[in-house]
Amino acid sequence: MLEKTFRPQDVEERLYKTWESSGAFKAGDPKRVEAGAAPYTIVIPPPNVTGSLHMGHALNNTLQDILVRFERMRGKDVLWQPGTDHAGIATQMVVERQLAEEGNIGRRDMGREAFVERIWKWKEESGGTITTQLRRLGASCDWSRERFTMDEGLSKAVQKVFVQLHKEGLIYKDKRLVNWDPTLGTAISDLEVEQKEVQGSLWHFRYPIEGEEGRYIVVATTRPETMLGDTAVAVNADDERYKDLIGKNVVLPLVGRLIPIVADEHADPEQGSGAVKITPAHDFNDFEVGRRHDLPKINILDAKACLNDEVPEKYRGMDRYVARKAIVADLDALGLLDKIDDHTLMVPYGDRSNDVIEPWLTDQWYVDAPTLAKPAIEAVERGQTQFVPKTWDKTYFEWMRNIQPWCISRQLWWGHQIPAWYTPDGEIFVAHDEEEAYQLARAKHGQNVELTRDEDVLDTWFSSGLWPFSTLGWPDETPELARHYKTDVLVTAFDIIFFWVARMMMMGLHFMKDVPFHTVYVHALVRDEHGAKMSKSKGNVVDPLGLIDEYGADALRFTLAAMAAQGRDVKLSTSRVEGYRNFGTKLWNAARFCEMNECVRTADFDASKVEQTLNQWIVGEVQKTADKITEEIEGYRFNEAANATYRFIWNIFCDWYVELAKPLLQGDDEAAKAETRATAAWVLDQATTLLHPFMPFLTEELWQKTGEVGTPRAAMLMLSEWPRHTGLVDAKAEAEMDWVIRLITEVRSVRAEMNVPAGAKVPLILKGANAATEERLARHDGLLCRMARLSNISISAELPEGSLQFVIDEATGGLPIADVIDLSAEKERLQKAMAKLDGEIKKIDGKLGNEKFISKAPQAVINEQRERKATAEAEKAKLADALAKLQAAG
RNA sequence: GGGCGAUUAGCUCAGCGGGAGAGCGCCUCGUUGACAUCGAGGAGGUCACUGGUUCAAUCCCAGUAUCGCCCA
Repeated sequence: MLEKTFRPQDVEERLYKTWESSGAFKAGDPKRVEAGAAPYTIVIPPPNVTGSLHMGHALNNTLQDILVRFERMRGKDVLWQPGTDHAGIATQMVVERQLAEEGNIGRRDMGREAFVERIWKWKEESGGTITTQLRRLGASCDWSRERFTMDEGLSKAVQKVFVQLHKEGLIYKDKRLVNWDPTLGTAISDLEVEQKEVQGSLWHFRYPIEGEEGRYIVVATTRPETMLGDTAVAVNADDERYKDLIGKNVVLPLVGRLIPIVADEHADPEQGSGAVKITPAHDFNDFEVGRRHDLPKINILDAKACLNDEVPEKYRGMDRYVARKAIVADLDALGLLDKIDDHTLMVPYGDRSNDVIEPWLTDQWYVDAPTLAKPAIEAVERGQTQFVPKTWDKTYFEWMRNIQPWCISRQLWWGHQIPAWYTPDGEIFVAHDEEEAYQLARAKHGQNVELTRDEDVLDTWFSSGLWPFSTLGWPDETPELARHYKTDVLVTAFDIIFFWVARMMMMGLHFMKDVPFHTVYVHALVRDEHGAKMSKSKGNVVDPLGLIDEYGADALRFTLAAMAAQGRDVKLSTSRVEGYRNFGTKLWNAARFCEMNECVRTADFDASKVEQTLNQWIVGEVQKTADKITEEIEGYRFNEAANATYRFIWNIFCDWYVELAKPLLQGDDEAAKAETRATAAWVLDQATTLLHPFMPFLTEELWQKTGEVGTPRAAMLMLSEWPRHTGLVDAKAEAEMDWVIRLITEVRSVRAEMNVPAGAKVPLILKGANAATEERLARHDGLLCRMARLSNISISAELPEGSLQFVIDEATGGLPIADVIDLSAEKERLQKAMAKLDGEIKKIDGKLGNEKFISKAPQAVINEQRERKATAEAEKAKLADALAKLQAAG
């Protein structure tokens, strides 16, 4: 006997272990492959090894798991490739913090080797958090193939890619401005910089013009300290105020350097004073101005954002903000401070350190992204890779067409160390390993040369960009690579299109000569129930594990799927999760009902051969639902698929089929009873199967429990066959059951509205029923009496006085309860119903009376409107008749 | 400043050219052996606003307002 409710806590872990240990998650099952199963492949967006499961992961992986379980049940050879990335900065920060907490020596004192060893140790102990959490969600990844971006194989891939791209001139070293994080002491990518609005000041300084005593040009700046690195002042060529100054010099205050006044479009006459100071080494715009005018670039900051030896002695070693104050004060003292305005500006912050980022001039390695982007753009233009929903291709194109050289070096220790070696003279040898580097150097110089390896490591995204093929074994030509590349679909949130999708496209096309996936499904971001982005600082983070603990993984998964409408954010509310937990319970209890009524699966059951109308109807509903769910999952419309499943199980199977089956199951017709038992068991199986991708735990548990009797199960549910049917829809049965349901609903509605006591059994009399209705009535008499709480049903030419009346198709139904009837209430009810029909008739008349409608609308639409009008009028006439009788009586 | 999107029942959201939907909440009734994590019934909406296209607009187009997000 099943328990009254499904208890996720008791079964989730056990079932997951059963699945995993049975090898059901593994790709390449020999039986499937031999049977010619097509491969189906998804690579997981590798979560951060330091990460823990948040709602975004939960949504992302639920959707992947739905696809993967669905395809596996359809017989495909599924590989869901899991793993994590090494998250250079984040991981290094975690371990450094740990060292500090333990009062240990810092990484610098520890030395590189010991520190990296320490991180590996941390990874072994704590790096599995998120993969454990993914298991709790029910993710059916092939864990036997789990990969890590720092694995030996993946590292080999990284080296090969670096060396080859370098050879091809697509990786090069350059001195450019980078986003420098002074706290972390490394360059970071544009995408890791967050622009924040800050209230600051706009300082206006007077720069004296050379040779024109007492004449100044006023420049405005938000960053006074950078003035020590100024190498020009720019004005707009059209600005009348400054035209005569172009070509002259100013004497840079505090420094004394002569710097030119240049004409450049960057200077906006409307902004500030119209003249801007140019600091090419510390501002991205100024860098470009400097390039246009061939200005020197004077770097005045060190790696910690303190002033270096390029500035007057007084300021050397000062922190950037200390220097700012000092410089403003000094200029003020010299009478060169014109004014200070309040000013709102955008300031770049590092998303990891939350420190203000400095544009800083350094030597870094770059990937020639603009060149690699070209084929990646074309592939999407040609439709080799498609975005779903399509509109995201705009974002992709926008980014890819404006892509900048990608700075890939990071001044960290945790990551893939750049395979470049330097001679003492700074000559570079890029090689797969040290030995090869020495060979290259020897070959070039004819003798042994001392080499030192580049200290820096590569951006984490450099290795995750290779993920769709490095995880399959590349650069080795493995069978998995041949079979599973290109992969099928990448499932991701839009915020990662730039970070990751773009990079995989570029790398995949360059090294595999094919796109990494044919589809990119972009899902929404999960927000809190009011639509705010979840963030720790706002305190509105909903922990998916907490929800799993409380409601079970199935409920959470179903909620996420049901709310994952394309192109919308997911606003998660707990009441929704609770509702879907209840939904699971509902199916569970339907199974319990089946169990109690000995609805046992039979080996020879053939859904196309059932004879009871009720059973004919429900097997047709199964077919329609299975088709619908299949179609919706194929189209990545997870919410539609989830809702179709929900409606079938709750509103069709539980609300109606189970109820309507009761008389049969408890009746005396043994043949009908046997058929209904077998049908119910079959439908329950089908429902369980269709729900499995969404609620794997509850369904698998049910599958096991219901498998204890009847025909033995051939397989676990997760490896069972996905429903696919034809020929089960019977139009006659459909119409008949529709009528039964409507009749019951009508009676119930009238009873409730007119306060007929729920327990009272009343007779039903039908007037004007045609032969078909009489036939239906006869067939379902017991059923109707039970469901509508009727004492008996009869057919008559007239209804007794004082009947409650309603219309069902051609017939009028009457509940003769003259003794309890409230005449005025009944009149009111009938009048209300008539008024509603009147409204509808009027609306339809409006259309039908319109000549243009008749001449231009499709005939089918016109016919439909006519039919609707006729139906409404007929119903109204019957109600009018009822009302007249009532008035005559009362 | 550029781009994208949203505005539908009290709340959270589907729908998207011809009959306004769901879940939760609310009201009434109900423990009849699957289920109170339930059942039956019900109330509640000029589908943001203004124009336009169309025989027909919640749905398409333009504009307005409000609110998001991304990029500079």
